[in-house]
Amino acid sequence: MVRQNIKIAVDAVVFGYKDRNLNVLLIKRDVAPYRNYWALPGGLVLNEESLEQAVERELREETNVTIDYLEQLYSFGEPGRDPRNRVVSVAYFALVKPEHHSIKADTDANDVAWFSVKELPELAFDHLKILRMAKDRLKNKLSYEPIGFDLLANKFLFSDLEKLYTTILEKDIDRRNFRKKILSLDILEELDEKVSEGRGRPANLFKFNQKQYAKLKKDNFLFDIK
Amino acid sequence: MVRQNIKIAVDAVVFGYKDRNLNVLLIKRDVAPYRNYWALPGGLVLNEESLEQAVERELREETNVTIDYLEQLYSFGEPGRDPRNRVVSVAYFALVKPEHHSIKADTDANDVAWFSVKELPELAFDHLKILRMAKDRLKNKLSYEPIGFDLLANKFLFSDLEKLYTTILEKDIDRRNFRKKILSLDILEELDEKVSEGRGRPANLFKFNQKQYAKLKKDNFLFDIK
DNA sequence: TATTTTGGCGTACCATTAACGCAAAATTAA
DNA sequence: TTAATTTTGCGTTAATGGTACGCCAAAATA
Repeated sequence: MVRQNIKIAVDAVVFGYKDRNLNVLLIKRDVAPYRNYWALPGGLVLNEESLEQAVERELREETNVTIDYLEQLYSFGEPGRDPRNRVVSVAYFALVKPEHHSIKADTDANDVAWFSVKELPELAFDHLKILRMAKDRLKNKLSYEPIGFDLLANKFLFSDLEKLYTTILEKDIDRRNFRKKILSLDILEELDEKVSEGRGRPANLFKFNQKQYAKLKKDNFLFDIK
Repeated sequence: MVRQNIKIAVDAVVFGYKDRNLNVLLIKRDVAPYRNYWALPGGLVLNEESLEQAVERELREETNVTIDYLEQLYSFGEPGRDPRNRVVSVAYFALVKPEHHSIKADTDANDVAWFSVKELPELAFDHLKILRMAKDRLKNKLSYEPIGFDLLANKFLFSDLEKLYTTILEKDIDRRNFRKKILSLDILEELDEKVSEGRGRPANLFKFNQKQYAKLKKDNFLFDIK
Protein backbone atom coordinates (compact mmCIF):
# COMPACT_ATOMS: atom_id res chain seq x y z
CA MET A 1 0.00 0.00 0.00
CA VAL A 2 1.20 3.46 -0.90
CA ARG A 3 2.17 5.71 1.99
CA GLN A 4 -0.42 8.40 2.70
CA ASN A 5 0.74 11.79 1.49
CA ILE A 6 -1.86 14.31 2.55
CA LYS A 7 -1.30 17.53 4.49
CA ILE A 8 -3.69 18.91 7.06
CA ALA A 9 -4.42 22.61 7.34
CA VAL A 10 -6.86 24.96 9.02
CA ASP A 11 -8.58 27.99 7.54
CA ALA A 12 -10.68 30.58 9.30
CA VAL A 13 -13.64 32.62 8.15
CA VAL A 14 -13.49 35.61 10.46
CA PHE A 15 -16.52 37.88 10.49
CA GLY A 16 -16.67 41.41 11.81
CA TYR A 17 -19.58 43.84 11.77
CA LYS A 18 -18.24 47.15 10.43
CA ASP A 19 -20.00 50.21 9.05
CA ARG A 20 -23.38 48.53 9.50
CA ASN A 21 -22.29 45.69 7.23
CA LEU A 22 -20.91 42.20 7.50
CA ASN A 23 -17.17 42.04 6.82
CA VAL A 24 -14.71 39.22 6.46
CA LEU A 25 -10.99 39.17 7.16
CA LEU A 26 -8.73 38.25 4.24
CA ILE A 27 -5.01 38.10 3.62
CA LYS A 28 -3.17 38.66 0.39
CA ARG A 29 -1.00 35.72 -0.64
CA ASP A 30 2.63 36.50 -1.45
CA VAL A 31 3.60 33.04 -2.67
CA ALA A 32 2.44 30.73 -5.45
CA PRO A 33 -0.05 29.29 -6.13
CA TYR A 34 -2.63 32.07 -6.29
CA ARG A 35 0.09 34.66 -5.70
CA ASN A 36 -1.47 38.11 -5.06
CA TYR A 37 -4.92 36.63 -4.63
CA TRP A 38 -6.84 37.27 -1.45
CA ALA A 39 -7.45 34.21 0.74
CA LEU A 40 -8.78 33.11 4.09
CA PRO A 41 -6.21 33.20 6.88
CA GLY A 42 -4.87 29.73 7.68
CA GLY A 43 -2.07 27.27 7.20
CA LEU A 44 -0.66 23.86 8.01
CA VAL A 45 -1.22 22.35 11.45
CA LEU A 46 1.90 21.75 13.53
CA ASN A 47 2.58 18.27 14.83
CA GLU A 48 1.93 19.00 18.48
CA GLU A 49 -0.89 21.53 18.44
CA SER A 50 -4.65 21.02 18.39
CA LEU A 51 -6.72 22.26 15.46
CA GLU A 52 -8.05 25.17 17.50
CA GLN A 53 -4.54 26.10 18.57
CA ALA A 54 -3.49 26.06 14.94
CA VAL A 55 -6.29 28.48 14.04
CA GLU A 56 -5.42 30.80 16.89
CA ARG A 57 -1.71 30.75 16.02
CA GLU A 58 -2.32 31.47 12.35
CA LEU A 59 -4.65 34.33 13.15
CA ARG A 60 -2.15 35.77 15.56
CA GLU A 61 0.71 35.47 13.07
CA GLU A 62 -1.17 36.68 10.03
CA THR A 63 -3.75 39.17 11.20
CA ASN A 64 -3.34 40.11 14.86
CA VAL A 65 -7.07 40.10 15.61
CA THR A 66 -8.49 38.72 18.85
CA ILE A 67 -11.26 36.20 18.36
CA ASP A 68 -14.45 36.43 20.41
CA TYR A 69 -16.19 33.30 19.13
CA LEU A 70 -14.78 30.23 17.43
CA GLU A 71 -16.31 27.00 16.24
CA GLN A 72 -15.52 24.37 13.66
CA LEU A 73 -17.31 24.86 10.36
CA TYR A 74 -16.57 21.98 7.98
CA SER A 75 -13.68 20.01 6.51
CA PHE A 76 -12.78 20.27 2.86
CA GLY A 77 -10.82 17.41 1.40
CA GLU A 78 -11.38 17.06 -2.33
CA PRO A 79 -8.21 15.92 -4.11
CA GLY A 80 -7.10 18.77 -6.33
CA ARG A 81 -8.40 21.66 -4.23
CA ASP A 82 -4.75 22.65 -3.78
CA PRO A 83 -2.80 22.36 -7.07
CA ARG A 84 0.48 21.44 -5.35
CA ASN A 85 -0.13 18.71 -2.79
CA ARG A 86 -3.29 17.23 -1.47
CA VAL A 87 -4.45 19.23 1.54
CA VAL A 88 -7.41 18.54 3.79
CA SER A 89 -8.48 21.77 5.40
CA VAL A 90 -10.55 22.03 8.55
CA ALA A 91 -12.38 25.33 8.27
CA TYR A 92 -13.36 27.38 11.30
CA PHE A 93 -15.98 30.02 11.84
CA ALA A 94 -15.00 33.04 13.93
CA LEU A 95 -16.57 36.27 15.15
CA VAL A 96 -14.78 39.43 16.26
CA LYS A 97 -16.18 42.34 18.25
CA PRO A 98 -15.49 45.88 17.00
CA GLU A 99 -13.12 46.44 19.93
CA HIS A 100 -10.86 43.78 18.43
CA HIS A 101 -11.08 44.78 14.77
CA SER A 102 -7.69 46.43 14.51
CA ILE A 103 -5.42 44.37 12.31
CA LYS A 104 -1.69 44.05 11.84
CA ALA A 105 0.19 47.04 10.52
CA ASP A 106 1.30 45.73 7.15
CA THR A 107 5.02 46.15 7.56
CA ASP A 108 5.63 42.79 5.95
CA ALA A 109 4.70 41.72 2.45
CA ASN A 110 1.45 40.12 3.55
CA ASP A 111 -1.50 42.41 3.33
CA VAL A 112 -4.47 42.00 5.66
CA ALA A 113 -7.84 43.67 5.25
CA TRP A 114 -11.52 43.63 6.04
CA PHE A 115 -13.84 43.19 3.05
CA SER A 116 -17.56 43.69 2.95
CA VAL A 117 -19.16 40.37 2.04
CA LYS A 118 -20.99 42.32 -0.65
CA GLU A 119 -17.80 43.43 -2.39
CA LEU A 120 -15.44 40.51 -2.33
CA PRO A 121 -12.30 40.15 -4.44
CA GLU A 122 -11.60 36.92 -6.29
CA LEU A 123 -10.48 34.36 -3.74
CA ALA A 124 -7.76 31.70 -3.84
CA PHE A 125 -8.45 27.94 -3.86
CA ASP A 126 -12.02 26.97 -2.92
CA HIS A 127 -12.19 29.74 -0.34
CA LEU A 128 -15.31 31.29 -1.84
CA LYS A 129 -17.14 28.02 -1.24
CA ILE A 130 -15.94 27.97 2.37
CA LEU A 131 -16.96 31.58 2.86
CA ARG A 132 -20.44 30.89 1.50
CA MET A 133 -20.89 28.04 3.91
CA ALA A 134 -19.79 30.25 6.78
CA LYS A 135 -22.29 32.92 5.77
CA ASP A 136 -25.06 30.34 5.82
CA ARG A 137 -23.94 29.12 9.21
CA LEU A 138 -24.00 32.65 10.57
CA LYS A 139 -27.42 33.33 9.14
CA ASN A 140 -28.85 30.16 10.62
CA LYS A 141 -27.15 30.40 13.96
CA LEU A 142 -28.24 33.98 14.49
CA SER A 143 -31.78 32.65 14.87
CA TYR A 144 -31.23 30.13 17.59
CA GLU A 145 -28.10 31.21 19.46
CA PRO A 146 -27.11 34.62 20.80
CA ILE A 147 -23.97 34.91 18.69
CA GLY A 148 -24.98 38.28 17.31
CA PHE A 149 -23.61 39.82 20.47
CA ASP A 150 -20.13 38.62 19.53
CA LEU A 151 -20.32 40.94 16.53
CA LEU A 152 -21.38 44.00 18.53
CA ALA A 153 -19.47 46.16 20.99
CA ASN A 154 -19.93 45.24 24.64
CA LYS A 155 -22.24 48.20 25.02
CA PHE A 156 -24.67 48.59 22.14
CA LEU A 157 -27.88 50.29 21.14
CA PHE A 158 -31.04 48.41 20.39
CA SER A 159 -31.01 49.90 16.94
CA ASP A 160 -27.55 48.37 16.37
CA LEU A 161 -28.83 44.93 17.29
CA GLU A 162 -31.84 45.38 15.08
CA LYS A 163 -29.74 46.55 12.13
CA LEU A 164 -27.40 43.60 12.59
CA TYR A 165 -30.29 41.19 12.33
CA THR A 166 -31.92 42.86 9.34
CA THR A 167 -28.56 43.07 7.56
CA ILE A 168 -27.47 39.48 8.08
CA LEU A 169 -30.89 37.85 7.79
CA GLU A 170 -31.62 40.11 4.82
CA LYS A 171 -35.19 40.86 5.79
CA ASP A 172 -37.20 43.54 7.52
CA ILE A 173 -38.08 43.25 11.17
CA ASP A 174 -40.80 45.13 13.03
CA ARG A 175 -38.83 47.29 15.42
CA ARG A 176 -41.37 47.18 18.24
CA ASN A 177 -41.99 43.44 18.12
CA PHE A 178 -38.26 42.76 17.89
CA ARG A 179 -37.58 44.84 20.97
CA LYS A 180 -40.36 43.19 22.93
CA LYS A 181 -39.19 39.73 21.96
CA ILE A 182 -35.55 40.31 22.86
CA LEU A 183 -36.36 42.06 26.12
CA SER A 184 -38.75 39.29 27.13
CA LEU A 185 -35.85 36.80 26.90
CA ASP A 186 -34.33 38.57 29.88
CA ILE A 187 -30.74 38.26 28.67
CA LEU A 188 -29.97 41.94 28.29
CA GLU A 189 -28.83 44.34 30.95
CA GLU A 190 -30.09 47.88 30.54
CA LEU A 191 -27.29 50.31 31.35
CA ASP A 192 -27.74 53.74 32.87
CA GLU A 193 -26.15 55.41 29.89
CA LYS A 194 -27.73 57.15 26.99
CA VAL A 195 -26.19 57.97 23.65
CA SER A 196 -27.35 60.59 21.20
CA GLU A 197 -26.45 59.75 17.63
CA GLY A 198 -27.39 62.59 15.35
CA ARG A 199 -31.02 63.52 15.47
CA GLY A 200 -33.81 61.78 17.32
CA ARG A 201 -34.38 60.76 20.88
CA PRO A 202 -31.21 59.48 22.64
CA ALA A 203 -31.10 55.72 23.07
CA ASN A 204 -30.21 53.58 26.01
CA LEU A 205 -27.12 51.35 25.98
CA PHE A 206 -27.48 47.62 26.64
CA LYS A 207 -25.14 44.80 27.56
CA PHE A 208 -25.54 41.09 26.82
CA ASN A 209 -25.81 39.23 30.13
CA GLN A 210 -23.72 36.12 29.48
CA LYS A 211 -24.25 34.68 32.97
CA GLN A 212 -27.99 35.06 32.80
CA TYR A 213 -28.04 33.36 29.41
CA ALA A 214 -25.94 30.45 30.70
CA LYS A 215 -28.35 30.06 33.59
CA LEU A 216 -31.43 30.07 31.37
CA LYS A 217 -29.81 27.69 28.90
CA LYS A 218 -29.43 25.11 31.66
CA ASP A 219 -33.20 25.12 32.10
CA ASN A 220 -33.80 24.26 28.44
CA PHE A 221 -34.48 27.85 27.57
CA LEU A 222 -34.71 28.43 23.82
CA PHE A 223 -33.20 31.45 22.13
CA ASP A 224 -35.28 31.87 19.01
CA ILE A 225 -35.30 35.05 16.96
CA LYS A 226 -36.82 34.94 13.52
CA MET B 1 10.54 23.75 10.44
CA VAL B 2 9.68 20.16 11.23
CA ARG B 3 7.92 18.18 8.54
CA GLN B 4 4.24 17.62 9.25
CA ASN B 5 3.57 14.06 10.36
CA ILE B 6 -0.19 13.71 10.76
CA LYS B 7 -2.45 11.07 9.21
CA ILE B 8 -5.95 11.71 7.99
CA ALA B 9 -8.74 9.20 8.53
CA VAL B 10 -12.51 8.99 8.26
CA ASP B 11 -14.93 7.37 10.71
CA ALA B 12 -18.63 6.77 10.26
CA VAL B 13 -21.47 6.69 12.75
CA VAL B 14 -24.02 4.53 10.96
CA PHE B 15 -27.50 4.48 12.43
CA GLY B 16 -30.19 1.91 11.75
CA TYR B 17 -33.64 1.62 13.24
CA LYS B 18 -34.08 -2.00 14.32
CA ASP B 19 -36.54 -3.67 16.66
CA ARG B 20 -38.17 -0.31 17.38
CA ASN B 21 -34.86 1.03 18.67
CA LEU B 22 -31.96 3.11 17.44
CA ASN B 23 -28.94 0.97 16.57
CA VAL B 24 -25.39 1.79 15.56
CA LEU B 25 -23.02 -0.24 13.42
CA LEU B 26 -19.72 -1.22 15.07
CA ILE B 27 -16.74 -3.34 14.12
CA LYS B 28 -14.48 -5.30 16.42
CA ARG B 29 -10.83 -4.35 16.11
CA ASP B 30 -8.38 -7.18 15.51
CA VAL B 31 -5.20 -5.15 15.80
CA ALA B 32 -3.58 -3.05 18.49
CA PRO B 33 -4.23 -0.54 19.90
CA TYR B 34 -7.63 -1.26 21.44
CA ARG B 35 -7.45 -4.85 20.15
CA ASN B 36 -10.82 -6.61 20.61
CA TYR B 37 -12.57 -3.36 21.40
CA TRP B 38 -15.57 -2.32 19.35
CA ALA B 39 -15.08 0.79 17.23
CA LEU B 40 -16.71 2.91 14.56
CA PRO B 41 -16.03 1.71 11.03
CA GLY B 42 -13.37 3.82 9.32
CA GLY B 43 -9.75 4.07 8.32
CA LEU B 44 -7.08 6.11 6.60
CA VAL B 45 -7.94 8.11 3.51
CA LEU B 46 -6.18 7.05 0.29
CA ASN B 47 -4.17 9.61 -1.64
CA GLU B 48 -6.50 9.89 -4.59
CA GLU B 49 -9.98 9.50 -3.10
CA SER B 50 -12.32 12.12 -1.64
CA LEU B 51 -13.37 11.94 1.99
CA GLU B 52 -16.83 10.67 1.04
CA GLN B 53 -15.30 8.02 -1.18
CA ALA B 54 -13.10 6.94 1.70
CA VAL B 55 -16.15 6.52 3.94
CA GLU B 56 -18.02 4.55 1.31
CA ARG B 57 -15.03 2.32 0.64
CA GLU B 58 -14.41 1.59 4.30
CA LEU B 59 -18.06 0.77 4.86
CA ARG B 60 -18.08 -1.52 1.87
CA GLU B 61 -14.91 -3.27 2.96
CA GLU B 62 -15.72 -3.54 6.63
CA THR B 63 -19.47 -3.86 6.89
CA ASN B 64 -21.15 -4.36 3.51
CA VAL B 65 -24.08 -2.06 4.30
CA THR B 66 -25.55 0.34 1.75
CA ILE B 67 -25.88 3.90 2.97
CA ASP B 68 -29.10 5.84 2.40
CA TYR B 69 -28.04 9.17 3.86
CA LEU B 70 -24.56 10.56 4.44
CA GLU B 71 -23.28 13.87 5.73
CA GLN B 72 -20.17 15.15 7.41
CA LEU B 73 -20.40 15.34 11.18
CA TYR B 74 -17.26 16.88 12.65
CA SER B 75 -13.46 16.57 12.58
CA PHE B 76 -11.56 15.35 15.59
CA GLY B 77 -7.91 16.30 15.74
CA GLU B 78 -6.63 16.40 19.30
CA PRO B 79 -3.01 15.24 19.51
CA GLY B 80 -3.03 12.01 21.48
CA ARG B 81 -6.46 10.73 20.48
CA ASP B 82 -4.63 7.86 18.77
CA PRO B 83 -1.79 6.49 20.95
CA ARG B 84 0.41 5.56 17.97
CA ASN B 85 0.56 8.46 15.52
CA ARG B 86 -1.32 11.66 15.35
CA VAL B 87 -4.50 11.14 13.36
CA VAL B 88 -7.08 13.73 12.39
CA SER B 89 -10.37 11.98 11.78
CA VAL B 90 -13.24 13.41 9.77
CA ALA B 91 -16.36 11.80 11.19
CA TYR B 92 -19.45 11.16 9.08
CA PHE B 93 -23.07 10.65 9.99
CA ALA B 94 -24.98 7.96 8.08
CA LEU B 95 -28.46 6.45 8.01
CA VAL B 96 -29.45 3.05 6.68
CA LYS B 97 -32.92 1.80 5.79
CA PRO B 98 -33.98 -1.64 7.10
CA GLU B 99 -33.76 -3.02 3.54
CA HIS B 100 -30.02 -2.42 3.71
CA HIS B 101 -29.33 -3.61 7.22
CA SER B 102 -27.77 -6.93 6.33
CA ILE B 103 -24.09 -6.92 7.19
CA LYS B 104 -21.08 -8.90 6.10
CA ALA B 105 -21.01 -12.58 6.94
CA ASP B 106 -18.13 -12.65 9.39
CA THR B 107 -15.88 -15.07 7.60
CA ASP B 108 -12.86 -12.99 8.39
CA ALA B 109 -11.52 -12.08 11.78
CA ASN B 110 -13.30 -8.74 11.86
CA ASP B 111 -16.65 -8.89 13.56
CA VAL B 112 -19.43 -6.50 12.57
CA ALA B 113 -22.64 -5.97 14.50
CA TRP B 114 -25.54 -3.67 15.21
CA PHE B 115 -25.75 -2.39 18.80
CA SER B 116 -28.66 -0.66 20.42
CA VAL B 117 -27.49 2.80 21.48
CA LYS B 118 -28.88 1.90 24.89
CA GLU B 119 -26.56 -1.08 25.36
CA LEU B 120 -23.21 -0.06 24.01
CA PRO B 121 -19.94 -1.88 24.62
CA GLU B 122 -16.84 0.04 25.61
CA LEU B 123 -15.56 1.81 22.52
CA ALA B 124 -12.04 2.35 21.20
CA PHE B 125 -10.34 5.76 21.01
CA ASP B 126 -12.67 8.75 21.41
CA HIS B 127 -15.41 6.99 19.51
CA LEU B 128 -17.95 7.34 22.31
CA LYS B 129 -17.55 11.10 22.06
CA ILE B 130 -18.11 10.95 18.31
CA LEU B 131 -21.14 8.73 18.73
CA ARG B 132 -22.66 11.10 21.27
CA MET B 133 -22.26 13.99 18.88
CA ALA B 134 -23.92 11.96 16.12
CA LYS B 135 -26.85 11.12 18.38
CA ASP B 136 -27.33 14.80 19.13
CA ARG B 137 -27.17 15.61 15.42
CA LEU B 138 -29.81 13.00 14.67
CA LYS B 139 -32.07 14.22 17.45
CA ASN B 140 -31.83 17.82 16.28
CA LYS B 141 -32.11 17.10 12.59
CA LEU B 142 -35.17 14.92 13.02
CA SER B 143 -37.09 18.06 13.96
CA TYR B 144 -36.32 20.19 10.96
CA GLU B 145 -35.47 17.79 8.14
CA PRO B 146 -37.30 14.68 6.96
CA ILE B 147 -34.37 12.33 7.60
CA GLY B 148 -36.47 9.99 9.71
CA PHE B 149 -37.65 8.42 6.46
CA ASP B 150 -34.10 7.26 5.77
CA LEU B 151 -34.38 5.07 8.85
CA LEU B 152 -37.68 3.49 7.84
CA ALA B 153 -38.54 1.03 5.10
CA ASN B 154 -39.79 2.56 1.86
CA LYS B 155 -43.30 1.56 2.80
CA PHE B 156 -44.11 2.19 6.44
CA LEU B 157 -46.99 2.48 8.86
CA PHE B 158 -47.90 5.68 10.60
CA SER B 159 -47.35 3.95 13.90
CA ASP B 160 -43.75 3.17 12.83
CA LEU B 161 -43.08 6.81 12.10
CA GLU B 162 -44.61 7.84 15.39
CA LYS B 163 -42.60 5.27 17.35
CA LEU B 164 -39.41 6.40 15.61
CA TYR B 165 -39.98 9.95 16.72
CA THR B 166 -40.91 9.09 20.29
CA THR B 167 -37.90 6.76 20.56
CA ILE B 168 -35.27 9.11 19.21
CA LEU B 169 -36.65 12.34 20.65
CA GLU B 170 -37.26 10.52 23.93
CA LYS B 171 -40.62 12.06 24.58
CA ASP B 172 -44.29 11.25 24.17
CA ILE B 173 -46.23 12.50 21.21
CA ASP B 174 -49.98 12.82 20.92
CA ARG B 175 -50.95 10.33 18.23
CA ARG B 176 -53.79 12.41 16.80
CA ASN B 177 -51.92 15.71 16.66
CA PHE B 178 -48.84 14.03 15.20
CA ARG B 179 -50.85 12.43 12.42
CA LYS B 180 -52.65 15.67 11.65
CA LYS B 181 -49.38 17.63 11.56
CA ILE B 182 -47.49 15.20 9.31
CA LEU B 183 -50.40 14.72 6.91
CA SER B 184 -50.88 18.48 6.65
CA LEU B 185 -47.30 18.79 5.36
CA ASP B 186 -48.41 16.93 2.26
CA ILE B 187 -45.18 14.99 1.83
CA LEU B 188 -46.58 11.48 2.29
CA GLU B 189 -48.19 9.31 -0.31
CA GLU B 190 -50.95 7.06 0.98
CA LEU B 191 -50.65 3.63 -0.62
CA ASP B 192 -53.50 1.32 -1.42
CA GLU B 193 -52.09 -1.40 0.78
CA LYS B 194 -53.04 -2.39 4.27
CA VAL B 195 -51.02 -4.42 6.75
CA SER B 196 -52.35 -6.32 9.72
CA GLU B 197 -49.82 -6.63 12.48
CA GLY B 198 -51.15 -8.78 15.30
CA ARG B 199 -54.43 -7.60 16.71
CA GLY B 200 -56.20 -4.36 15.93
CA ARG B 201 -57.43 -2.72 12.80
CA PRO B 202 -55.07 -3.11 9.83
CA ALA B 203 -53.12 0.03 9.04
CA ASN B 204 -52.46 1.78 5.76
CA LEU B 205 -48.97 1.89 4.28
CA PHE B 206 -47.37 5.22 3.41
CA LYS B 207 -44.44 6.34 1.31
CA PHE B 208 -42.32 9.45 1.68
CA ASN B 209 -42.79 11.59 -1.43
CA GLN B 210 -39.26 12.83 -2.10
CA LYS B 211 -40.21 14.81 -5.19
CA GLN B 212 -43.04 16.59 -3.47
CA TYR B 213 -40.73 17.50 -0.59
CA ALA B 214 -38.09 18.84 -2.99
CA LYS B 215 -40.75 20.97 -4.64
CA LEU B 216 -42.05 22.38 -1.37
CA LYS B 217 -38.54 23.02 -0.12
CA LYS B 218 -37.91 25.30 -3.08
CA ASP B 219 -40.79 27.50 -1.93
CA ASN B 220 -39.22 27.99 1.49
CA PHE B 221 -41.42 25.34 3.03
CA LEU B 222 -40.38 24.47 6.58
CA PHE B 223 -40.37 20.91 7.86
CA ASP B 224 -40.81 21.32 11.59
CA ILE B 225 -41.86 18.45 13.83
CA LYS B 226 -41.47 18.89 17.55
C1' DT C 1 -68.17 -10.50 22.92
C1' DA C 2 -64.36 -7.89 24.73
C1' DT C 3 -60.17 -5.80 23.40
C1' DT C 4 -56.91 -3.58 20.60
C1' DT C 5 -55.33 -0.63 17.08
C1' DT C 6 -56.31 2.57 13.46
C1' DG C 7 -58.46 6.63 11.51
C1' DG C 8 -60.84 10.69 11.96
C1' DC C 9 -63.76 14.56 13.95
C1' DG C 10 -64.05 18.41 16.90
C1' DT C 11 -62.93 21.90 20.41
C1' DA C 12 -61.26 24.62 24.40
C1' DC C 13 -57.23 26.74 25.93
C1' DC C 14 -52.93 28.80 25.73
C1' DA C 15 -48.83 31.13 24.00
C1' DT C 16 -46.76 33.40 20.32
C1' DT C 17 -46.67 36.32 16.37
C1' DA C 18 -47.98 40.06 13.42
C1' DA C 19 -49.81 44.53 12.64
C1' DC C 20 -50.17 48.84 14.17
C1' DG C 21 -51.13 53.29 17.33
C1' DC C 22 -48.97 56.72 19.85
C1' DA C 23 -46.29 59.53 23.19
C1' DA C 24 -41.48 61.13 24.72
C1' DA C 25 -37.15 63.22 23.70
C1' DA C 26 -34.07 64.80 20.90
C1' DT C 27 -32.59 67.52 16.35
C1' DT C 28 -33.43 70.35 12.24
C1' DA C 29 -36.04 73.57 9.47
C1' DA C 30 -39.15 77.54 9.10
C1' DT D 1 -39.35 80.51 19.00
C1' DT D 2 -42.07 77.33 17.06
C1' DA D 3 -43.18 73.60 14.09
C1' DA D 4 -41.82 69.59 11.66
C1' DT D 5 -39.07 65.53 11.73
C1' DT D 6 -36.66 61.68 13.53
C1' DT D 7 -35.71 58.06 16.62
C1' DT D 8 -36.91 55.70 20.78
C1' DG D 9 -39.86 53.30 23.94
C1' DC D 10 -44.23 51.26 25.34
C1' DG D 11 -48.96 49.42 24.56
C1' DT D 12 -53.15 47.25 22.36
C1' DT D 13 -55.37 43.93 19.61
C1' DA D 14 -56.40 40.30 16.24
C1' DA D 15 -54.84 36.25 14.02
C1' DT D 16 -52.39 32.03 14.21
C1' DG D 17 -50.84 27.76 15.66
C1' DG D 18 -49.74 24.40 19.02
C1' DT D 19 -51.30 21.37 22.87
C1' DA D 20 -54.30 18.62 25.29
C1' DC D 21 -57.93 16.42 25.16
C1' DG D 22 -62.82 13.80 24.37
C1' DC D 23 -65.35 11.02 21.44
C1' DC D 24 -66.52 7.47 18.20
C1' DA D 25 -66.47 4.17 14.31
C1' DA D 26 -64.04 0.56 11.62
C1' DA D 27 -61.51 -3.60 11.38
C1' DA D 28 -58.93 -6.83 13.05
C1' DT D 29 -57.74 -10.55 17.02
C1' DA D 30 -58.23 -13.13 21.64
